[in-house]
Parts: sequence; C-alpha cells; structure tokens
Amino acid sequence: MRWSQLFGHTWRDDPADAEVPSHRLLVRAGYIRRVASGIYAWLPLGRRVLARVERIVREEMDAAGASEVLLPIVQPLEPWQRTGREQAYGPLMFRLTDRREARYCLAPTAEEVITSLVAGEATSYRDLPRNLYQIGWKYRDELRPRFGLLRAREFLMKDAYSFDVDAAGLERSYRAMFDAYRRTFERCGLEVRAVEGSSGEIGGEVNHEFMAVAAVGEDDFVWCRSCDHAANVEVARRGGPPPSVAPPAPAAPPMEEVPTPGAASIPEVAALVGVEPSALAKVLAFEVDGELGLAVLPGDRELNEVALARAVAPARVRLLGDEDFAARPDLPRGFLGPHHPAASLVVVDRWVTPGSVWVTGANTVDHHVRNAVAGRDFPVDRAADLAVVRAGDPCPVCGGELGVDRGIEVGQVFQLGTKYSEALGATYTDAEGRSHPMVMGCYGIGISRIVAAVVEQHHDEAGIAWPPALAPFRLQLIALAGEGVREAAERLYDRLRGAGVEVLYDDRDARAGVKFADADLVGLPLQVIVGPRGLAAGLVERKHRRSGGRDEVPIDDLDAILAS
RNA sequence: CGGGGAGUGGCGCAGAGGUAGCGCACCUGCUUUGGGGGCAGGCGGUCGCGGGUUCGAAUCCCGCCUCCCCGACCA
Repeated sequence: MRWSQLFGHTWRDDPADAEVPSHRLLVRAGYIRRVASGIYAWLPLGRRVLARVERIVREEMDAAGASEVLLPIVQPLEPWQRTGREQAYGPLMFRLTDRREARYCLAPTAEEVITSLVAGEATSYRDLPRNLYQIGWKYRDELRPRFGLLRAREFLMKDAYSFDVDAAGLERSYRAMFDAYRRTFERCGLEVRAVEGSSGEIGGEVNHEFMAVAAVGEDDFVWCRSCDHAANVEVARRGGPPPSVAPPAPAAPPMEEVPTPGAASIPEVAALVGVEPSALAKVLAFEVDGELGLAVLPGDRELNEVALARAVAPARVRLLGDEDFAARPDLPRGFLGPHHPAASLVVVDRWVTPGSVWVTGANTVDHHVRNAVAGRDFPVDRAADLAVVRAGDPCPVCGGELGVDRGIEVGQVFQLGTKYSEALGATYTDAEGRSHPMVMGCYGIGISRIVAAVVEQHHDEAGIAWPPALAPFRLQLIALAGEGVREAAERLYDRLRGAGVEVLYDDRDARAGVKFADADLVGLPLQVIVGPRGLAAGLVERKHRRSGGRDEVPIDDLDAILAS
C-alpha cells in the first residue's frame, strides 16, 4: 500500500488524553481514534493488526478442534434472568428496549446464548464433546474505562465454550484450550504467565488467567522463582510461616495486660512494647450474617478482602467502618483483641498457627496484651490465607521464593461445570437413556486487548516495534529524494508486491527525517530505504526496527532484501 | 459513585472583562534534501452546551454535558 493512499496520519505530539504507552502510540501512529469514552475506531493500520491477531487465534482454535460460529451482539435479556446474571452484571450491561418494550442487552459475553443454542441442538451423548468459539465485539459499561484499548467498553473478544459429558471430558477440553492459549500468545510475541485466577462473576472453580507482564497492568500476580506456580494476588496463598514468625510456645506465660496509652496503631504499639510489628496480631472487625466477626493476621500484613470473603462464603462480609465503631463503644478501635466476648466468628490467617504467641489488643482503650496464645487465649474458628501475599513470601507449592508482578489479563480459561447447563436446560441423554446436564468450560481471549498489550511490551521512545506476526505490513519501503531514486523505489515496490509481500511504501514527497520518524513510529519490523547514496552502488539500506541494526543489500536481490 | 484535573482551528497549547493567538499539521510558491529544514503567503475556530451578570464575556456567576487521572468496581 502507498502511504499517500493511507487514511489517517501520524501526530507529532502525544494526545492529551492518553497516558499509557500503548494508547499514546496507537493514536499517534494512526492505528486508532477515540470515538467516545472506551470506544475506538480502528483505522486501516489498526484494522490490519486486529486481523493478524484474529487469524492467529482462529488457526489455534481450529487446530485445537473448536468450531467457529457467530453469535448475535444483541441478546435477549431473558436467559440472563434465568441464570441470575442479569443481577450479577447489573449496570455493567448495556441494555436496550425494542419498540414492543422487549428487553435486550449488548453482549458482554455469551454463555447464555451459546448454552441455549446448544440445548436445542445437542441432545445425545453422541453429539458431545463440542467446542464452539466466535470472535465478536463485546460490550461492558465499565465504571471507568481507561488506558485506551486496555479497559475499553467495546472490545473484540474470542470466546469459546466447551460441552462435555463429564468432568473428565471437561478436563481434556480445558487442557486443549490451555495449550492452545500458550501457543497463541507466543505467536503474538507476548510474554505471558498462566496464573491461578479469581473467578469473579462467572462462577466455576478451576480457572487460569493469562497475564501479559506489563508495568501498566491492572492485576497483581505472584509467581514462584523455583517452580511454575503462579496466582492472581486475589487468590494467592503463601507457604507456612518461617520459624521467625511467632513460633508456637505452648509453655508461654499467661496472657498479661500492658498499658499502651494512645498507641492505637501497629508501629506505635510495636515500639512501645518493644517487639517487631510482625509479632503483633492485627484484628479487623467485620459483620457477617448480622454477627460480629474478627479477622486476625500478623501486624505487618494487609488483609486480602477477597480471601476473607471466600473464607466465610456463602455468607457476605462487610468490614466495619467509622460509623460502626462510633456506634459500638464496646469495640475500641486500635485496641481490639481476638478474644472479644461479642465475636461470634474468629477467622485467623494461616500464619497465626495454633499455639503461636502474640501481642494484641486488650479490648480496652489504651491497653494491649502480651502472651496471647492462639487457641488458648482466643478462639480459632477458621484459618485461611487472609494476608495479601508479598514478594519474598514462601511458595505454597515448593517453599521457594515468590515474586510479584503486574500483568494485563489477555486471556482466561474456566471450568464452569453445570451452572449454565442446568439453568438453561442444556442436557444430553446418555447410552442408558438417562438425562444429564452438560459439563461446560469457557475460554476468552481479548483480541483488541492483545493489540495494546503487545505494544506495551514492544515499544521504545521512537514508537512501536511490532513482532513480525502482528505488523500491519511486512516492511516499510522508504523512497528518499535524489536522481532516479523514486523510479528505482517504484520498481522495487512493484517487484515486492509481485512476490506477494505486503509493503507499506512511503511515496510521499516528504523529507527523509519525516519518513524515518514516521517509520519508527508505525513500527514495521523492517525498513527498506532507497536513497541516492546506495543506489549509485546498486544497494538499498535495511533497518531492523527492533534491534536498530542496519545493513545494505543489492536492490535487485529480493531474497536478500527479505532475509531476516 | 468519592477525590483531583481539563474542555479554545485536525493535534498540542497560550490568552483570565475590550471582540481570539502560537507551534505542529494542511494549502500555494521559492529554497532545501539521509533523522520531524528555511523564507514568504494562505485556509481553518458557534472558545463543550444552556442560562445569567455587564455597554461589552473565551474570561465573572449558576446549571448541565464530555474527557482524563487516583480510588471503588471489573469473565
């Protein structure tokens, strides 16, 4: 394609509304334009990159045995009400009403539609297993769209759904998708980690998230430096406490009150009592089923609220706030102890092991206690991984050291089980004539998000540096000014096109500096420069975008020009 | 939804009561020609929207809308 025919041009300045590199560069280089908050138009360059990702995903899905379908974007709301997800999604769904007052939504995902579809189509065990996927636009009215394509309200997603006769079949389908995902991201040039995920709204138990490592990621995940364990920080666990942390001391002296006037914070108490913050037991009050609950964790740790919610599920947790403490003088904030008489449930972090000894609140203003022994002086109703995992914590699998990184979630795989098939009547008849719900899995890849994630991982100050598989064109042909140069470039352009090479040919009447700067910004892997210097010797210069390396090859030698 | 910031030519910005300006981009011409040149000329703006104050509003006041950042939220 000739640059002079390309729609959309490059900007010299960063757009004022873009913060992260992928957003800035994709706009500056003319790949996308914002239409509304979280909604983007794809210009020709961007459309081509999107198509590249789609193609890779399609090839890997097909190779994994999935069949492509195309489901509607406008979906009736009724099945969403049957699965209870209309409520669960709430305002995240774009809703619309037709002229007869029938209610619809714009697809945020497609479990309901696909399950209803399969329910009417597959009724025998002979029809299973099946894995259906589509690539289509999805809509979520995010509270806060941000970072350009990374959290958009309209985004392109590949969603796949597997239907099996039993758990073993699901396990096979899941494994096949998991492996296909690894290959897909690798082909896209993304460095990803597969981490144990949190399930969120969708339900189901086993699931993994594929995280593209990036500073601008919205998710923290932990990973082990010694084994392949990795997990979203929301569900991350850590290994047993190191011996330095409150070792069990069954023979500890009796619990003893110590005055700590005015010391209501962990650092103050630690300093006053003369122990490390990690030797304190931090107590957080929450409400569960109208009763008082206490969460207990080492003083130097933050509470993972998702973990607490999981520990008391299905009951709902609400941490007490300022008003609650104001209303309950029996809960002296800053001096709470786990032996509070009003507490009906005490959930401790796993590092608060039975028999371990702690300094903690005395449930009396200006007082704490020392030698509080877990299980002796305060009850341990339940133990869970309540603390947010930190870098340096032990791995729960192998005991190695955990690291923490940020990532962009580019894919997720779920074992759903029968939640949707039961709610929507997707059943099959087995060989004995009995009816069973199908066992489902679902698998998503954020196609448009991959585009942004790849730019986050592959850019520099000058612009984007696409992995070859995703570049909108294979190379950029740059014609400089000079005697006979334009004619030579035109001939080379024709020959390259004749050889089936996708070329972006900068045929503009612009200065060399402008063309070089734009080429670096647009980010094709290879720049082929036809200029007066080389042409005199029958040579063109090549610049490799990622390495910055340059070489010269004969202008007549297509193989040399295209060599990597 | 809470906190913060911003809406002025296509893009980036200045202007803070006296009738709109700069850089880039775009158009014309000359010049220049291997890393975003130079000179000259030119096109282009309901100053987010609505109301108010004033002789006069981009500027002050009120209301609304939109966008961005932090948080909450989030297959």
